[in-house]
Amino acid sequence: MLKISTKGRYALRIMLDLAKHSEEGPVSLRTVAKRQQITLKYMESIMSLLLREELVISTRGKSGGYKLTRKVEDYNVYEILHAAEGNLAPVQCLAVSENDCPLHKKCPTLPMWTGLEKLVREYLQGFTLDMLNTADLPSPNCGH
Amino acid sequence: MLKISTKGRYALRIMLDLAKHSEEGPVSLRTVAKRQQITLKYMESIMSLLLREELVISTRGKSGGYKLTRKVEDYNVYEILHAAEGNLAPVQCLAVSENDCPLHKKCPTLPMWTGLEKLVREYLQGFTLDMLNTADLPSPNCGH
DNA sequence: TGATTTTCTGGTATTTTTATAGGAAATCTT
DNA sequence: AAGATTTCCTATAAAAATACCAGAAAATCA
Repeated sequence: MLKISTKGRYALRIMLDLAKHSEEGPVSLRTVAKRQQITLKYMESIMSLLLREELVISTRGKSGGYKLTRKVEDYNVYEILHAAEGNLAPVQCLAVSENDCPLHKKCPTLPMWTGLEKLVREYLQGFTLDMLNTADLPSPNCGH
Repeated sequence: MLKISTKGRYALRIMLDLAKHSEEGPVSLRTVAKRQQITLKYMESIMSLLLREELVISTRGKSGGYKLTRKVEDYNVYEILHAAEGNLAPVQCLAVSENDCPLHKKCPTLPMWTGLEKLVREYLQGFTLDMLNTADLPSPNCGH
């Protein structure tokens, strides 16, 4: 139903938290979990997705944790949600790499969906992490 | 994941089919089901949603069926999807009638979600049934 | 009266989402 | 070297959403 799942919303909150606290060394998930009220185990599974896309870098062991790989102004919301949730296309046949729908050339709604995907993508790409963090949320926040 | 469910896509296809064929009297679901390759029973449950919002009108009995209540140019895609899928807000706290999130005034992402909802809504409101039908799809179509 | 079609109730199967559990591997600190 | 901490990996379970089916009642027309 055009919903963002918790996985995506949590990923965004985690990234915002890291952006706030990762200047002086890696941040452990345990401290993020406390601030954000997300269970440690669920966060771990989300981190693997962010790690795979190289949005964060990790160091194991004591006093280890996660750090951002770029400057906060170089992340946009779209790529974070995309990393966490996979493809954001509103209908399936936009998501597949090769358009295997045999009737896509005559499909009356395809241009509409294509336009919607573009609209959403470009809108979310317009928000960077530091833009959001200037709003200065109290942690933990409401779940967005 | 920002997906439109089959319920919404089917509702749109059904409305497009009705728009095409309902000039000369009511259209039975059986004929729509044949053309659109959707099971009769699933369509019935979708029709009850469209009926509740008075997007269509029904007549029972022999040679009964469904008809549009308005002219084709007076339907937009948003209201059809909304009727079929319920609220299209990307995050839950936009969907509730009264904003019960205690921190919504300090939530750093809320304005972004509000803007996204508005963007999507206005985009989909810009498409009317007759705009889509001029593309003249072969029925059944690909599933969009 | 009989045929057809919507409508209603309720149920089931499948998939996706969300979350948890346990332990292995790596790294730091002492 | 030992212990503590933290990421990482695999598996599983609970919950919710989605998709679909069955059967019968009600309405309508011929």
